[in-house]
Amino acid sequence: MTKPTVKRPLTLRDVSEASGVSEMTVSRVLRNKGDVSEATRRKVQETAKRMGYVPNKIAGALASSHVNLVAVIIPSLGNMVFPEVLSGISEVLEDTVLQPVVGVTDYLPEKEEKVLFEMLSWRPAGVIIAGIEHSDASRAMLERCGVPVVEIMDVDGEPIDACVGISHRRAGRMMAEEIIAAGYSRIGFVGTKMPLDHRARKRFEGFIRTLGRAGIEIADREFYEGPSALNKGRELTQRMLERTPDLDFLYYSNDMIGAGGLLYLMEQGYDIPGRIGLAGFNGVELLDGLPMKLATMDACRRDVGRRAAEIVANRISDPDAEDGALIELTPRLDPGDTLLR
Amino acid sequence: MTKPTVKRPLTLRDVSEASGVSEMTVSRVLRNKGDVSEATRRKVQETAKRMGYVPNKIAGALASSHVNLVAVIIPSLGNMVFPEVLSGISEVLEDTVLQPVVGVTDYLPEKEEKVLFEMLSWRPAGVIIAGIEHSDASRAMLERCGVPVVEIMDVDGEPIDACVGISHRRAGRMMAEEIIAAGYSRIGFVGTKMPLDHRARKRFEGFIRTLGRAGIEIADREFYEGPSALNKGRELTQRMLERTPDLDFLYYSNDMIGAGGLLYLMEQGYDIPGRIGLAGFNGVELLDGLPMKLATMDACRRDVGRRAAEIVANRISDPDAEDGALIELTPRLDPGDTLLR
DNA sequence: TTGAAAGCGCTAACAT
DNA sequence: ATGTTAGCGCTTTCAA
Repeated sequence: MTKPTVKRPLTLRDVSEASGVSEMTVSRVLRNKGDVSEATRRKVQETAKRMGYVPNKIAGALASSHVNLVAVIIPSLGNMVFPEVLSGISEVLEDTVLQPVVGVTDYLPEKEEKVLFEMLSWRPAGVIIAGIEHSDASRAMLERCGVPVVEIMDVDGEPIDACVGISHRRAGRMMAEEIIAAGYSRIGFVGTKMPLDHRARKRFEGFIRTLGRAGIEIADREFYEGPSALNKGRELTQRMLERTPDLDFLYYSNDMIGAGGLLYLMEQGYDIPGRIGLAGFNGVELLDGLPMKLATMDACRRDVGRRAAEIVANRISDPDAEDGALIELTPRLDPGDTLLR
Repeated sequence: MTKPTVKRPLTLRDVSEASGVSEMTVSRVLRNKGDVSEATRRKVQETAKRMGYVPNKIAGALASSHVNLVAVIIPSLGNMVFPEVLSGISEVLEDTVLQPVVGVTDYLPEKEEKVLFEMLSWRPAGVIIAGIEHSDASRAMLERCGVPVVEIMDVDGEPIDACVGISHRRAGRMMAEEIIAAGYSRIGFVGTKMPLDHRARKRFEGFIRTLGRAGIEIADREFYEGPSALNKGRELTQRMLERTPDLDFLYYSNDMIGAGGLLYLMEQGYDIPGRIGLAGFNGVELLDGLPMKLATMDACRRDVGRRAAEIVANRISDPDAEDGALIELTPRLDPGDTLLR
């Protein structure tokens, strides 16, 4: 082996010496900045490539105080919805110099605080963060971080800066209206434990409030913790119907448990949507292909990601545009096959 | 509003001046390094907190040439399997000072190269990368980056450094053996287009080779691109059975399309696993709860993540341990309800 | 226990 | 078109 053991990573100086060009010019070539003669450019590029030089962005960022990273903070990756938001963000950022860096909070405010602190300490050029409720410390960090902040996926509250999402209260209300209009009246709810998930809570609130206005009270409810798997939907549905057999509608806080419930009820021979109607939330496309299409509501996830990334990108390229955008998207209700029309 | 507009982020010097303690001592307090009197420590901590100081890790990293980041490079986040690997990694790293930073390649070698280059330019303390096949440029970067590299999820090949995963060839073989032992003989395969996904390809290779040794040739096959949704599984299954009606087994390259096929075949009234057997791959727990449990094989995803993170963490804390670990985990075959025994 | 000086590897701002 | 100088905000090292 002639390959020299690389103890120390290569520096610009190494490339400079190897190519006989000043550090500054090497730097210019590697960043396509400033005027460099074609000959020099080629020589430097060839040398850098041959040596396997990887620039040190830490030094670059410190010197220029420019970082091309956008901090993206979300509660979870196991949920299917967040990866979709991320795709939206990536799609847009791919046409820019910016790069997303993801942090995960597990729905825990303390972890959000920690993750935020860590990410901000790398001085990102912007922040996209899920949700609009944050601890005081988190809010304070976001307010003073000095870069664009976009809160996403929820607009019910006081945004710090820009905000893109849907109103989950409204989503709950819309679903309730549809269910009432369809003539259901003994309605049950299955969802995640609320304190952890503000958006699910708001949907629930909008939902029961609208039912209440129509003189209907939730007939039963069931909350769970942990992952939203098909089995969980089955179990909870079974438990609820054993306890409250006359339910004629079940509203699930997401499509996965809704799908579990659907499969269970079909097996039990329930007439859907006649004897009992069902609805979920999120519009998860991967689940298209169930025996019946579950009624659901699209949370505009990819769109939310795209719009948020656009705001960040625009603000970064034009810092004067302190617009403080608030974009409320409108969820689309899809009655599928499990909600009478 | 008395809140001063923060144009410039706070520096150590600001905290130093505000607290009347030298920069150096402030630095010591904030990193819990070196001896600082209790009084000074408290004063500094209080000041820093009150001012909302967020340390600049860019400067810190440049000065110390220590970065607590571990680059984690995976093909996709939409696949369910990779988030699980990430959980395994996070679990382990949470007990250390290290933090994972995720990059996504979309199964494209060119993008892997780009992502790897970007990440290495931040000088991470370690790299965890999915797969064992990389472009020459990527291999070169990994070889000379000077930090621990763990390739994960596949052991069939030549690892650069450490490696944790299963043998997908063996997984394909095991499934074939099980299917043959169960007496199936007209076997079809449904999977992603191979050039993109080496692990699926290897499972396929191990599968057909083992069938071949038993004198069985694949009766039909169907390849697809794009996301693995239930609907895709339905379509491909239907197409294949219309073309080759006498198939008595279908091997799917993942559980999601397998589930779609299962639902379709149940609807069509097929006797499963008598008339036709089915198997998927991955052991996706979220799908437990289907009308029948799909036969599958667990890829030890969480475990792979944990082991990889452990290797990286150990190597970083003890750089002498140049062990070059190669850990082959054994996938567990779960016959579920869709494979005769 | 604390502080002062030097420099991490790069780039902005000026030369030339 | 190319080179020189002076930092970026921290930490290391050494001195007090």
